[in-house]
Amino acid sequence: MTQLQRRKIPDAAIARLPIYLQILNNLAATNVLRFSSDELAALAGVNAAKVRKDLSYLGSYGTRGVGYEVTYLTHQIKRELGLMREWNVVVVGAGNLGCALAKFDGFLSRGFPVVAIVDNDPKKIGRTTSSLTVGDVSDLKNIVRDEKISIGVITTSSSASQAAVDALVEAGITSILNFAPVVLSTPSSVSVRNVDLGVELQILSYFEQMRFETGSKSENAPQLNSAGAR
Amino acid sequence: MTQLQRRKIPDAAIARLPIYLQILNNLAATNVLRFSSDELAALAGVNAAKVRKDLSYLGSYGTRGVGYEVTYLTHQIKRELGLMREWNVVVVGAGNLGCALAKFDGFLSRGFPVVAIVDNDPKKIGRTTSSLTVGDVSDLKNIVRDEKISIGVITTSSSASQAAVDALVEAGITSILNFAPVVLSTPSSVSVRNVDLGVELQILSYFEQMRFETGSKSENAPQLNSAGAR
DNA sequence: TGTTGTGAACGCTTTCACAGCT
DNA sequence: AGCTGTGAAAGCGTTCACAACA
Repeated sequence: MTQLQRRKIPDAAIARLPIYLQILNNLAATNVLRFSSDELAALAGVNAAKVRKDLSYLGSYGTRGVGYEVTYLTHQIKRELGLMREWNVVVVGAGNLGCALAKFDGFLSRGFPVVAIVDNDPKKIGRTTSSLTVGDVSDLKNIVRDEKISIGVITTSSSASQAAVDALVEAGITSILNFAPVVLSTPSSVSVRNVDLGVELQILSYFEQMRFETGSKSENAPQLNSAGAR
Repeated sequence: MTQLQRRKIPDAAIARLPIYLQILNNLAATNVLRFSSDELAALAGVNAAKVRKDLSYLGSYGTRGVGYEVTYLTHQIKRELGLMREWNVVVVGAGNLGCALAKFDGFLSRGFPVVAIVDNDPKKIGRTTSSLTVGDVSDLKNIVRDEKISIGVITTSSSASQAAVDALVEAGITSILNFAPVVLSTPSSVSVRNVDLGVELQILSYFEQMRFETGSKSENAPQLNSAGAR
């Protein structure tokens, strides 16, 4: 049985679309109307051919000899990424990181309002952190339904993270952003994205060490193409 | 002139080493002494051949017919990543995220103590947040020297981030972890790693949308191989 | 003329499959 | 017998280079 297959855009290209989008927002803010693949490439720090190929996956929205229109292309990228609507977010884990993210402007401004924060610690439940009251994780199912939440962000300790995932899955959440440094087990129907802040530093450490070993004379620092692995 | 070239490990493999390391730590905590590539592959959610190839870049540290030793391999990965020592960290930007990261256990526990936090806002300078007093960003050069800091973490607003980078570079920092959603310009001798939390959600949004469009019947969620681009 | 869109070449990464050790 | 280490093959992603077109 053939799956209704959406036009398939390569993963690597999908991962760059948000970056282009951000640059287009900046261009729009400075009243730029059009841009060429060369210009966007320079701003994004990539090759112009890559930009053209990435944008071509969206459709043929450029004009030969002229370039691309900022507003039109912004619209197309947002459509592709599913950003034509807002997605409500719940933060699980009301520690320092969780509270910081609940207030984090970068979520709301990109269309991801944090509408709830929960914890399992009775001492934290009921506290208020910037207009949100910490809820009980055992109410998650109701909260997700009532607040129409689509995405869960896990900021618990490592040891509590598996329980947090289970609660989110049980509540019907299918997209999870995980900050706990653990490989979580989930049904394959759930999308998980891990952001391990410790790992980010460890990768920097690798290059910092290389700088020591090679005598740090080199003008070009080695650079990892910003890939976390699965 | 030929550069003193270190044994080159592919970027993709480097990005996976921290994940293996974390799993090895878990194994050690449960008193496991040995493991096979199959076992590690299952825990990391990757192919066994990939595990063997990745580990082979470190040297031939396994035993045919037996497997790998947890402690020995842990040592080798740490050596390769430059984790045999601690790297002191300074956080630039004493907002919610900056303060949360300054307290964040996941940094210290992996050998990255946050030894200083600075800001440019007079209202924040002098405040204390978990044993650290917020310093003045204009003192950065002295702080970096006195505290022997190797890595800078930027948690300022987007608009202040370029100034933060400049201050770090001026202070002699060559490794930067940036949380501001901006493409920063730095000398090529500096390693920068961007973590854009908004982008992480935008990529999840893409898959959440696909689930809607395809009728969400599919048992297997699409999954991006956790690559940020750059 | 200037810039897009894209086959084709290239290079990096993953996977296969099995020889080589223990 | 079992598992590692690794050439070789396959698969992806990037870059080149140029035809197509405004």
